[in-house]
Amino acid sequence: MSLLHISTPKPKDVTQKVVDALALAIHEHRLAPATKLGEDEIGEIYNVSRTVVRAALQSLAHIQLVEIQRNKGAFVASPTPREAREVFEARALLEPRTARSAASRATPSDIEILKDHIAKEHAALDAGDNGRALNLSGRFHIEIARIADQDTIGRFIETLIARSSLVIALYWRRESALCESHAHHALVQSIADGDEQNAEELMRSHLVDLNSALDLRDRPVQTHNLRELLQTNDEP
Amino acid sequence: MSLLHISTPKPKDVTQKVVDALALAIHEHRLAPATKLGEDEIGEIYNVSRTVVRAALQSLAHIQLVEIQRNKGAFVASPTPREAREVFEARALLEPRTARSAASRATPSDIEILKDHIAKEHAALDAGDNGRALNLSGRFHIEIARIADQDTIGRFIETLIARSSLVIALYWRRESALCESHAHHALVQSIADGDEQNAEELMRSHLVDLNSALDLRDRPVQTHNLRELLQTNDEP
DNA sequence: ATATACTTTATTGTATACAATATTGCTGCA
DNA sequence: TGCAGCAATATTGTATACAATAAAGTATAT
Repeated sequence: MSLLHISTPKPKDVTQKVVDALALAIHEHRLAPATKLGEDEIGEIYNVSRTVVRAALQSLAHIQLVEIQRNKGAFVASPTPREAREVFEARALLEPRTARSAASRATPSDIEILKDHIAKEHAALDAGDNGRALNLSGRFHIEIARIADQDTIGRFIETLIARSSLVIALYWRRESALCESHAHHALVQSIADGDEQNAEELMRSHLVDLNSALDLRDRPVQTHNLRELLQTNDEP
Repeated sequence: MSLLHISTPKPKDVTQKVVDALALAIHEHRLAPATKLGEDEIGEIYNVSRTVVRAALQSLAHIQLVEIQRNKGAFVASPTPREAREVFEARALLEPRTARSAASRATPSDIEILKDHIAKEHAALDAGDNGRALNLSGRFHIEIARIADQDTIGRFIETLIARSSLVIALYWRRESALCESHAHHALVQSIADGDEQNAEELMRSHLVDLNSALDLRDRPVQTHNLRELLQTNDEP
């Protein structure tokens, strides 16, 4: 038996591919909140059966990127203002600590990766590809969690950042256009310096900034939700 | 059309029933870590098709109560000492804040519910039903998150408590037999008093106590994992 | 003309059938 | 006896078929 197999040609996990594709589309705001995700439709797009589409949708539902209504189907999630607030509250609770931990553990190669992220984010912004920039910005935060080497909390942060993308799609305030590459740069610097206190504080204020760029006042609900909202929603 | 239908006889969600049944069995330590969960087997037990069993298992995999290995099947999760430590670190990060919030919001009926939980827990302990007692103890914590009215963080806590059950199954130190109803009682008191500071502090120390009752030294891995551990696990 | 009941269509929920992979047992040979 | 390779079996991954439910459309009666 050869122990020296260099690469596996096909580790194919079809479901995961569909999950990734859909998640990316949502993150990049190509799929708007409340968009219906029909099983047959998606199956045709990716040439897979409904079985795997359903598995993918359930996966996305678990991280609350989509909402599944029984006998109705799956829709891109549409966080309420309350949910939006909760998402950022949770981030404010988890991420500063994570940034601190990252500052205490980051290796030079980690710093490279972070700087690389920022560079790509800049490039995307310059190219006018806001969707990609937003996605990269989120992945920057996930990368910090990875560096912090806390898998459990890292997973939570991943889901929060995923949902943040939806929150931004719904509640981002036009006026506050300027993005966050500035804050990210300073954050990387403090992590590179191993300045735990500063990293934690910068992350905290960064999240406050992000939060204050949202307008969480109520807004009209999406079309297909109207029906549910207009009839009493008691579940006996 | 009658608007006065009193009750829906069958809102049946079969998958969720299987999820709940399996989760309960794991929580109550009837299913030990690393137990193989064959799809046909479970399907026969609950008289459902593999389709719904698979959905249920994937659901449980998402909250890391089971681990799914491709082409191998699903197994009750078996947290490593590292994962165990992370679970309690995350709880220490989230739950004190949640207890504080609960103290600021709890209504008299909330307090009743908490006291009820403690009573049931006591009863289960007296009856020698440790599994049920453990489950109730976990639900006590979940109840506090519910009172805190933070759904997002509450979900995180739910998954952490679920995994805690596995951690306890694997790493609980026999010597430290005395359980936690004492701590829970004091906690309820501070929440009832609206003493936020005290609630937060009691929760913190309660979690420290729990953590110190674990023995997180390495232990031999379960049989069916041996194969994976003895061969290099690189995934190209 | 509108509303209501019924019919038709589309979509999801579940079960089953088939394909791919892993595991197990056997046979033969050293 | 012990190991290698092949055959048989079992289990999971995926696709399809059927059932149940919801949505949409149509006709009829008031």
